[in-house]
Amino acid sequence: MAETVPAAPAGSKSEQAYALIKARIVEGTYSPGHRLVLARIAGDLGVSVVPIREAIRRLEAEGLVTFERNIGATVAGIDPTEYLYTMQTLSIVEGAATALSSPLLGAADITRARGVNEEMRTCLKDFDPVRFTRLNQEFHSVLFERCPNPHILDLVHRGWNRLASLRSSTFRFVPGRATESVDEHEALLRLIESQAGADAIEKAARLHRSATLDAYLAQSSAADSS
Amino acid sequence: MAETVPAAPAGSKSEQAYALIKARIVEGTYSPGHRLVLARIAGDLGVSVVPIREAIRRLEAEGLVTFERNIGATVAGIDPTEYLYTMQTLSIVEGAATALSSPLLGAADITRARGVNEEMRTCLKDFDPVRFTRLNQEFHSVLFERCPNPHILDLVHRGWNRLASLRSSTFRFVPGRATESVDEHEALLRLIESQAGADAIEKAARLHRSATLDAYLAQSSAADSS
DNA sequence: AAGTACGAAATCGTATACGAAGCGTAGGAG
DNA sequence: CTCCTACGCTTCGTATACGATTTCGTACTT
Repeated sequence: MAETVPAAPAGSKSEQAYALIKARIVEGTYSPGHRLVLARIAGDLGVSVVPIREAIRRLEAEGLVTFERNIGATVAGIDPTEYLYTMQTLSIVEGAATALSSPLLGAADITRARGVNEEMRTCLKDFDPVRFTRLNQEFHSVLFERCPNPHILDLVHRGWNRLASLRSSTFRFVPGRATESVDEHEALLRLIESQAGADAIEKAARLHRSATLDAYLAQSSAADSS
Repeated sequence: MAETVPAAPAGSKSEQAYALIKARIVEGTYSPGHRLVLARIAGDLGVSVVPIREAIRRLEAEGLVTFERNIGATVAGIDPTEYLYTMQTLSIVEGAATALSSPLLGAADITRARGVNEEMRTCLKDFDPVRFTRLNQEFHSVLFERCPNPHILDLVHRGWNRLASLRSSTFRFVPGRATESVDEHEALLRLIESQAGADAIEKAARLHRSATLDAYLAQSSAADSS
């Protein structure tokens, strides 16, 4: 036998704690604003607070949690301003990642992306924001995941993670954007298939995301003044 | 009196440790590959290892140190591949930051940047790579520091920090690039003064950095084949 | 002479313990 | 009735202690 304990997920407890807390944030178990009490989490995991503290520090540096001295950690909420900044940043790094990734995409990748996009299209009737958002992430993942620069890829992942806590929010908030989004996806695929220049692909990918942001902002300000 | 202890630099010891280690890495006291022994640092600071561990975790998440389980932390070196990735990432985020910042730059900022650039020009004779690199950072800081998106700004800072450990290396390695660099700076300033579009400024800023990277790569491969 | 196995030293990983700082509540004074 | 103060509870911050893991040196075997 390899292990005394059947399930030893990761090496160190600090590592496990990191993975667990991050997962819970991304998946929504810990929603924004949720207070992360060290002793509580330590108890849940059956470990002491020390590894938990280290995990929290890492998450803090990644921007997933905020931490105040002598106060504690809370899941980083995303107020509208934060959302704006995060989306803008993501538009830039994801645009770059997609452009760098595009020459490395094979026919199979394009087919897969197109399949996902078709699924999104069928999803438009009896609209399910959560499912739509999941598919949306999958679609874009196919396009940028082959980016050869690991730093940029990491930044893209972090951006998506930050938005993950919002889950579905954007498309729930601006459902009208979903249709346009699907169309833009197809256009983006054609651009990549035609071996368009990196500049063109980057710009298209960036604008695609900016457009979602703009739709959100328009909706938001309309709601304000209503 | 406000404080019992005259000098209480920062709030928590973990914070102090973070600041100190980061400073030592950036300033070069801890050079790449340097092993960061927890007990040693703890002794230096007169604290226990726990706050040190937290500081290291944060630095790890920022990419300034690498950490291996049961082995320890070392200052993240930058091998040529890492350098390439970091510069490419920086070209993208700094380009974006500069473009976003440019509309907010006042005449005073432009004047200051131009002054720094002139200093760089005089620095070309009896070339001092360290000083030149410092001025180079100052020049670019003026241009991107007003970027209203704190996330992007943070990414730019992190990129510069990662490169800081190399200190001077690039321009020492490719001194010929320094002259071009100064000229491109002036061109960039004119572009900003003329209220050029964000696209043009972003592209110029990005290419400016890419060109440095390319010069490095050319030099590097030439050295290999010699 | 080279390779391997054993053991000691160094270092990391985590638990426990205790002190310090915030936060809420209850009680009294104005 | 309201505001201020004092107490106690919760939670964080750090030190210390001990077990676990790796590394390196040395001696022994082939």
